[in-house]
Amino acid sequence: MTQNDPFALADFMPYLLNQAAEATSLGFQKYYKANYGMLRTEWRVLFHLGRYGALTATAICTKAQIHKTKVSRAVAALEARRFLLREEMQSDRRQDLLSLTRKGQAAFNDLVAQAQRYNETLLAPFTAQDQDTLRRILLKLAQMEQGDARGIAP
Amino acid sequence: MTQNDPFALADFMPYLLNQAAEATSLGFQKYYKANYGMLRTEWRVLFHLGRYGALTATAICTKAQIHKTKVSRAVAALEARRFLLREEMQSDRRQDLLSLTRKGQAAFNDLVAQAQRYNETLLAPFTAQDQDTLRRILLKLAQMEQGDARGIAP
DNA sequence: GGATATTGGTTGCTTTTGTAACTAACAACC
DNA sequence: GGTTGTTAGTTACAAAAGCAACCAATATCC
Repeated sequence: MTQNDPFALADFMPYLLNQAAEATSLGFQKYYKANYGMLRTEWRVLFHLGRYGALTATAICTKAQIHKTKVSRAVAALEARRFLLREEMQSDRRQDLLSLTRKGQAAFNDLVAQAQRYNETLLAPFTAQDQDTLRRILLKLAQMEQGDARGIAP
Repeated sequence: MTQNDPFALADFMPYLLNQAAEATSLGFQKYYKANYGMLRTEWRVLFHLGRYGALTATAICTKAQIHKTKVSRAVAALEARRFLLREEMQSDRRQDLLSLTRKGQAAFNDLVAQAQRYNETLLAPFTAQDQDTLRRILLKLAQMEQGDARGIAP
């Protein structure tokens, strides 16, 4: 922000980041919503299972930084629609091991391919160096000390 | 993303942007929530009135890129708590001209000062050049063609 | 000037999220 | 081996967002 300009929302990072996040999320969101009836959390859970193999709900919470109630609901929804399978662990019967069904795998493959394509079009207007700068800064901002939110915000 | 790496969510801009947006929003959100009991939309509406003077609801929608139902509710909430005043326009009785009360002005002043301070601490870790790059890219991403969302998404 | 369309804004209903309390299984301690 | 504390995950309830229908004032068209 320039020194004597009045403060504009476009100078305020939380606002700018939100606007950019919303604008860029829309295109892809439409895709998984229209084609698989998924919500964002469901897509993320599916993604983690596809990318990292079978996981427990808690493992997804940690990896994906999503609160357990959101994961719980996303898992229930994905299970109901046969995208994933739940298997009680014999070592600890509180935990369920979650893994994708064939249908889930297929959805994952398609969605990841789509996500990659979409990502490329998003980044295409910028130089490789700009892209690196962007990624580096965003990662740092994302990992910021989260105030007094212990753990992950719901 | 490097050529042969499997696709990770950290490479996916919508995800990264959302994470950064959420992380950076938290700190400030706690402030206006704790001190003024405001929601994000309310803070944004207040901001626009403080920054640009009296406006109609539609003007706020346009400037702030917020859907009219959200603005309508935010205005009602801010009015109920005497942060703003509503005055029917004689030129077009459908429209109300909204302006901050003294209390609203005071809140605006405090919140803007706070926002500026907060913003500075967020950006402090990065060089001026990085900050410029970031702002430039975010603005461009935020103004992206919004798919088939005509107007502003609710 | 009366029918029709448009615009500004609100309201009702549904879906999604936030928050807290809760259950069940396991762990630790005595 | 029973009490106490944790942990995994679910559920119930409240707050908020999304969406569509709606009302009232104005503009348009004949």
